[in-house]
Amino acid sequence: MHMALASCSSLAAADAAVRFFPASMAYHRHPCSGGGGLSSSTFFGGAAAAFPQQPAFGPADLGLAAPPQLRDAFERLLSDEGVSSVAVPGTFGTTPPPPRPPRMSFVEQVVPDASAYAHASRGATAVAGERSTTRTATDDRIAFRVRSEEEVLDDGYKWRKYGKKSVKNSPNPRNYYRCSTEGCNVKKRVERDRDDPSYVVTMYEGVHNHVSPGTIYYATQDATSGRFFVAGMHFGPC
DNA sequence: CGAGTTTGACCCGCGC
DNA sequence: GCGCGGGTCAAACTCG
Repeated sequence: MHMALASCSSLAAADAAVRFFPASMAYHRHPCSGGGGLSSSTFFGGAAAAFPQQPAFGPADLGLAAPPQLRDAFERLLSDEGVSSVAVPGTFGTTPPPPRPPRMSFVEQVVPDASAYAHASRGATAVAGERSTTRTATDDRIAFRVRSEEEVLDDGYKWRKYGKKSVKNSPNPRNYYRCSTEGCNVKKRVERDRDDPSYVVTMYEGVHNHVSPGTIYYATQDATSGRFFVAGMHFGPC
């Protein structure tokens, strides 16, 4: 049983594997926008903690139930050997992926608890930014640091900037983005690291209620558990 | 002309 | 209660 969840044409499975993450968890640039870079293994734990509500497709599913080909793609992507021209045999066909720009970044820290984010931040408002919700400070929130020349990392989702603010004790402004998909309330805050401007500190808040606009996910249901897991993905043109 | 960005003003929570 | 600081709003602006 396969379900196509969104439409787009094919691309590298490696890209697919990376861009699989829901709330923008992949940190190499899509070929259409240039750049590259990836995460560490702790990344998965952080992602799982940050997206507990992911119903059928999530990092946990990928790590535990994804087919070997997909896991292999992740292994390659996560290794320090870089990600250029990753060819993943099997499920995803034989078309070689397009040349990938130089590896750009890696995640140094994944912080499910946003309170660890933004060392300059002070007080609950600074961290949570909650005015009208009753969520706890750690719900659906994840922060991490990525070395990147680009401030905004392409994660497959479409973001709309709604604010920019200079932060106390930091020479770098903080930018505020909202997922531009209608009905999706996911937000992210992006700022350069105060101590090392070559790093970008990103904090995601919320869970996307839709899949990445440029991705097809093929889901397979496990007969025993009834859970869905990712069996394959494709990407379309930008 | 529509979509996205910029930016100053405003709102709200927290600490003193 | 007041001031500070972060987060959001919304009008003006830019760009394709």
